[in-house]
Amino acid sequence: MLDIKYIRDHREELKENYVHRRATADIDELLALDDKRRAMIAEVDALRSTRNHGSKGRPSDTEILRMRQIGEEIKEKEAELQKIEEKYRLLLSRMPNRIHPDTPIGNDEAGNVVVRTIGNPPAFSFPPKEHWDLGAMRGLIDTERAAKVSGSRFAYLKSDLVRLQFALIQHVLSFVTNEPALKRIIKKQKLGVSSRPFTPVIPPVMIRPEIMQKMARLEPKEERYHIPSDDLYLVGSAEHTLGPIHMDETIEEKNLPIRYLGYSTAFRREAGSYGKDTKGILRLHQFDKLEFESFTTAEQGEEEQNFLIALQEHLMQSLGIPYRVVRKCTGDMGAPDYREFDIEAWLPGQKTYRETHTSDYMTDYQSRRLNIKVKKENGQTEFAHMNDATVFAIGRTLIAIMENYQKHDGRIAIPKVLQPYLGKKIV
RNA sequence: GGAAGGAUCGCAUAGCGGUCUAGUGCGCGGCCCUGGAAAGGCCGUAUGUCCGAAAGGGCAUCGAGGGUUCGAAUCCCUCUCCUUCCGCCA
Repeated sequence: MLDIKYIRDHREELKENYVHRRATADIDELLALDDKRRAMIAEVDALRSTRNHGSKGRPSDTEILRMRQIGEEIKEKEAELQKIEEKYRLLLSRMPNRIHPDTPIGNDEAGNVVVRTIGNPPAFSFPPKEHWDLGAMRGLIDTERAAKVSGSRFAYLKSDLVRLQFALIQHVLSFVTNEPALKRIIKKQKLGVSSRPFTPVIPPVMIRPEIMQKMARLEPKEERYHIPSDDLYLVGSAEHTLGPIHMDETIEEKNLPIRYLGYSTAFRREAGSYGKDTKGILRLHQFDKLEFESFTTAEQGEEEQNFLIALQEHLMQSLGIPYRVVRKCTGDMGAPDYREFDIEAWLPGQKTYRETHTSDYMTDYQSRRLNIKVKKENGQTEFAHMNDATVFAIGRTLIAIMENYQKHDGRIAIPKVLQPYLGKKIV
């Protein structure tokens, strides 16, 4: 949610933003409603003030009669105000975040800009296979049986692929909790951020609708799994329950940044992608994911995102997977995002880059609704700035490893950093 | 799943329809006292919102939402969370 004062003061700038974002939000309507709302608040408050004074002590019978009338009037005005308030809140909550000035302008995916490409696609002396062929050949992925049991877009991951998943998790855990290693990255990239390590968290995978709403992640609802008997949603990412972890709290500035590494299963209905990526495990209803979530001051928010991206890239490089970093354009960004980058990994089987990571800097857009505040050293309070970024979408990372490290016979070499966890060089 | 109790200002507590503009203690900040400190004394110590250039003022908030009343922390209803006991259970 945006600050209404910001909207009042930046009306034209936001209008332009929303055109670029292809958002339908109507700022004029919102501000007209805001004027009406404020006038009504003044009226109601004045009436309440009269009643508060009139009802002091033991009023006379005539006073009581008069106060009763004022009470009626208050009730009417309150009802009217409530209607305005509801519409106002709905419109306000639909206003997308403002956009970082450097954001490329574009209508859709085609407007995204490749910032850098790292690593060279490996050369093969044979036609590289797609992961589903490799997975079937080596008994690592079974989507056929999963379809019988659970339907399409589910999979059994098996044997060494499972061990590879856990190796990957161990690799990440030991890295992001290792302060000297983080320090080296910060130094190398010349970043102005704290080296405080991440706290690993296994968060709940079910969430209340109102919290999901506050995270601005409930929509599109068709994308979410809902459990009607308990009115809970299954999370689509650890972000959904990590973001609200400090809801209604005020954090001392000296305790920032707060950094979490979340590990959870993510659930997605994939309602809008019928027929897309139906083979293999690229697009499943259920997959496991490691996720960064961090809370900072306003001043530190953008640099924190740079840090998270540096970590994403470091981890990709540690696996030796070729990738490119993409700056999302205005028309392709999520509504809560101020600045968004994706990482796309090279998949030799598909001979293309596919999205494996995203990094969202949301400024105070989420924290305003979640009511997460920072008490600054100078005593002032402000809303925390929040960053969220993929560490590894594990399924897609497994795909990238399988396809990039495949041998002519379908065996798969193991990236060096993972070998100690697996106890093997090839599977 | 059943039964009972609870949720008040950072923490602990008081509060049983008007004197609550929520008291007290602790904590925190300032000042006095002191050579300095402790103790003691005095003062201050929430958030949101609206009006205002500011000073300041209005309104709201005692877990959340609704209701009764001229008037609600206090009475009624619903919900959430916590505690204890019983049952079930990885």
